[in-house]
Amino acid sequence: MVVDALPASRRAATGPKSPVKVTRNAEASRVKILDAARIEFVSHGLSGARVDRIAAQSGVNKNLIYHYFGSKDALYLAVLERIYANLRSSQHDQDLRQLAPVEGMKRLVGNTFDHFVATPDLIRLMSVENIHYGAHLKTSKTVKPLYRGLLDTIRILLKRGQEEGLFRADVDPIDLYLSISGLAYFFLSNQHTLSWLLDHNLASRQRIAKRREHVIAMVLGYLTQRSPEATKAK
Amino acid sequence: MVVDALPASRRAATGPKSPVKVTRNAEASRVKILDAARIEFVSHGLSGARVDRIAAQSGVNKNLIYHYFGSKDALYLAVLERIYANLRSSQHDQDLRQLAPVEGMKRLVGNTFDHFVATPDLIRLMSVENIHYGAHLKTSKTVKPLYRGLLDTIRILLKRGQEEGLFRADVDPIDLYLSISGLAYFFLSNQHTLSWLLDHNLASRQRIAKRREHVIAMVLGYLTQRSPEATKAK
Amino acid sequence: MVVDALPASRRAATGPKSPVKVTRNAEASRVKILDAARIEFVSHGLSGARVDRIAAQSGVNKNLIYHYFGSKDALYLAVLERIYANLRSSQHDQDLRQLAPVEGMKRLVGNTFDHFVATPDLIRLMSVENIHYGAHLKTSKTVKPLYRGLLDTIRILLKRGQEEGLFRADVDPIDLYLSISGLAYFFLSNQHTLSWLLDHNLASRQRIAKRREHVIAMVLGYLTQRSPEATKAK
Amino acid sequence: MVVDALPASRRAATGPKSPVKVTRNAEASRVKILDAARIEFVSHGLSGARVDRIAAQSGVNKNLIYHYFGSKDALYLAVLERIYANLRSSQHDQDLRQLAPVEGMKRLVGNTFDHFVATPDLIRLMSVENIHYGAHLKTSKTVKPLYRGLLDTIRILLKRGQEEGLFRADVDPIDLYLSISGLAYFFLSNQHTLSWLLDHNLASRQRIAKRREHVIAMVLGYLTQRSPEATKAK
DNA sequence: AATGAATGAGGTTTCATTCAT
DNA sequence: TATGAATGAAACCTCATTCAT
Repeated sequence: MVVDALPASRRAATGPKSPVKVTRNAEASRVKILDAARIEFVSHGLSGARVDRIAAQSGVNKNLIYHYFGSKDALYLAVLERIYANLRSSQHDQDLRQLAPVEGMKRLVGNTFDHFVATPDLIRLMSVENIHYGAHLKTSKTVKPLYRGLLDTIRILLKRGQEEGLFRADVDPIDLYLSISGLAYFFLSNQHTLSWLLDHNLASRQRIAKRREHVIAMVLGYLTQRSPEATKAK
Repeated sequence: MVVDALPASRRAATGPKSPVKVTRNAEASRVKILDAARIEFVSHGLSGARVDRIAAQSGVNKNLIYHYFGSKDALYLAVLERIYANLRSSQHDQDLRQLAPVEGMKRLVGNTFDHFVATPDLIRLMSVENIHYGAHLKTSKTVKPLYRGLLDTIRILLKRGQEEGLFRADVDPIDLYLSISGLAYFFLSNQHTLSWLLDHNLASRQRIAKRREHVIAMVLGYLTQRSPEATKAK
Repeated sequence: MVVDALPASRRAATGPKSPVKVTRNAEASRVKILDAARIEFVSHGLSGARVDRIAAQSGVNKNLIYHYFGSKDALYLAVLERIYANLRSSQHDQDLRQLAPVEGMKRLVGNTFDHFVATPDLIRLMSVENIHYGAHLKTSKTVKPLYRGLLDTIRILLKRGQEEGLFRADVDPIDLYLSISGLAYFFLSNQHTLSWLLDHNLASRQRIAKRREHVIAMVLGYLTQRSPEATKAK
Repeated sequence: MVVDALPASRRAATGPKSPVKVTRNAEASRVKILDAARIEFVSHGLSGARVDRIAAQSGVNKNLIYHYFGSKDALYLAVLERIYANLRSSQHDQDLRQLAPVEGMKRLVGNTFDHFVATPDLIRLMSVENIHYGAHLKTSKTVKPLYRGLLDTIRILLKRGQEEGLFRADVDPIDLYLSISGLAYFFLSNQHTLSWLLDHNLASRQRIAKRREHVIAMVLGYLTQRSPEATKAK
């Protein structure tokens, strides 16, 4: 295997949220395992991840991982659910619904972009999961509900913008969501190959900031266009 | 491992297993191996791929794989180089340079989208390679040169469109390229998780066609916008 | 491979295979592995040794070998270090330093001879290691220090013998050491080919005893010679 | 595997000796194979030798090796027989029989030493063969007869020296032969480990010359000793 | 709750050898 | 005589997982 190029600065402290009657220590072990597992799955994918390394990194006995999570796959799913939960919880899109449409949409695009930038693990896990045809996510019961809200916010802003004559009329909210995400996602998820292929460092702070502007401009440019006929495909 | 969800439509080509026709033809064997390897790497990623399965699928002795390619990693790189070469050779962007800017750009976006749709393996391998930080691609000597031409085509069309007053002036060609690709890529690469999360089948023919329109509309909407000030971020 | 001619008297210790008593004792497992490995490396050399056979012979799981030793080469080195340590620890040369020079030297030669005879594995491993240009031994940190003492003993006895006018004056202690060892070593290390080539069984108890006398006689004959001029080469 | 330390200057030109009706080319191929095989077996031992490398080094097709020699083991035996034949043919011991006993014996010891030094491959193959318990040599029909002559020469010189009162009476010719060989052999066969263990380079020209003197002195010192009682073991 | 010891299945790779021409 | 293509068995090593305490 060729690579092992993950930034050394990992192992964050994710706050506990243990419910009632669990030994403090047990919950701490769970969290340590999850943190190490996230790093491992993010760095090496699902098949490339090693339970041994997760045990070593988290400082717990390997058996404890099986005690708590049952299997490598189940641990992976736990990591996946956790990171998706963070995604939604930090999107704060509810607050945007009352803003002016253009401003609200700019914020929405910017927030999405920023969250992707701030959480590279999320993008990598999304890639990993799609490499596996989404098979694990589909067994999750916690993730799906989270997606309602975001689309609703998009719909609300879109509708208001259209009513006020600011946005074009033929916009599909799902396509809009996919574009908002996709414009950021590809740039980030494929930065390693793209930087090399294009001879252009896409990872620098300035380059990322520039991309942010571009994405917002593209989404808003599209939405606020007056004469859509001109841009009809073919 | 939870799943093994590769489309059933793969195995066909090589024919049944028992009366394996020994080939005695080096080039043919190489190609059979490469074909089987592509399927395997695409279906399972690099770490998840099994040389045994590649040997079985291609109908050659396992050792022949090592004889021709040296290692699993080197075989993976060969597959990667091959699919990138196909990408560029089918982009036909040279032909677009002489079209009218709007028309040429529409075609460019459409072609890119179509090639991604027609070659799902390409997108998956790109994801796989980025999961590995692009480490293998960076060792390739054949892939990088392919990328010159495409960007040049974008630059040419962009410049002409700007000179004719059709396109906005502040467009970075690299950002434009990333957007053209990203709008298609995310929709396709993440279709498995997205279809499920959004309760919306993104894999159907019609849905894909609709996405194609949207992507073209978005890129052209952005390019042809008259008053960019209105869409400046924040 | 033509032959597999290892003395049948090896297998005994570990007992029968079927009802393998799982050990649950790390140190005991290590030792069982080392014992089996020694037999294997001694019988087949480094390249010819098989990890599978070592696992079977020692009654442990193959993986445990890698868990404890890391690789076949590292296991080989561990075996090598162990047998060299035994060599020195059993040479008891410190005790000889206070004997009369002739008597001490006779004992030293005899002891060396006896240890070689008692530990045929040592000679075979020395040969194996030299076939590999001593590459493994040179990575050892434990073996080299063992060699100090023996040479010192030789130097001490030699000096006393020379001062007392018993030994000739022109003796290089390193050459003397090499001769003491070489006279026994060749006879033992090459006994298989020599017995056959000379039509003369060199492996019998009596023959070995006779050789022992000869070696002592040769070393002492050389040391105690009065007129070395007569024997100057050419 | 750790090492690959063979001197680069190999591939000697061994003169052809083809009998009658064989294509020149065929015999040349045989010789090229044997030369490459010798280097390979000498460098890596029997188990460590690779047929592929022999084919590559000799520049012939791998299959030809099997065509001519049948198997790796048979090829090894051919190499072994060839080098043993060289040993005896170059010993020229017949000429020594008529010399004065002391002088003849000095020459015999020196010749043996020189031949070992000049043919390191011989020593290594002897070691290799003994690692394998001499199993291959024992199947040879050509080697054994070669050994008659040398022992006869030793017997003749020894007897004459004893009759003239120059040599001690209790010398076993086989032990004498073993000592003459062993004093040189160990020094050379184990030079890699010994040089390192003793912190003393045994491979230099001067060191080898010094050893040669020592070996002659030791053999002659032993043979010419007047009062063997003093050196009786124990 | 937690651990050190151990395992079995299977992974990639190697290698002597044979096939077909 | 000579070769390029291909093979099967087995080599070393890895890895998720379980045992026994």
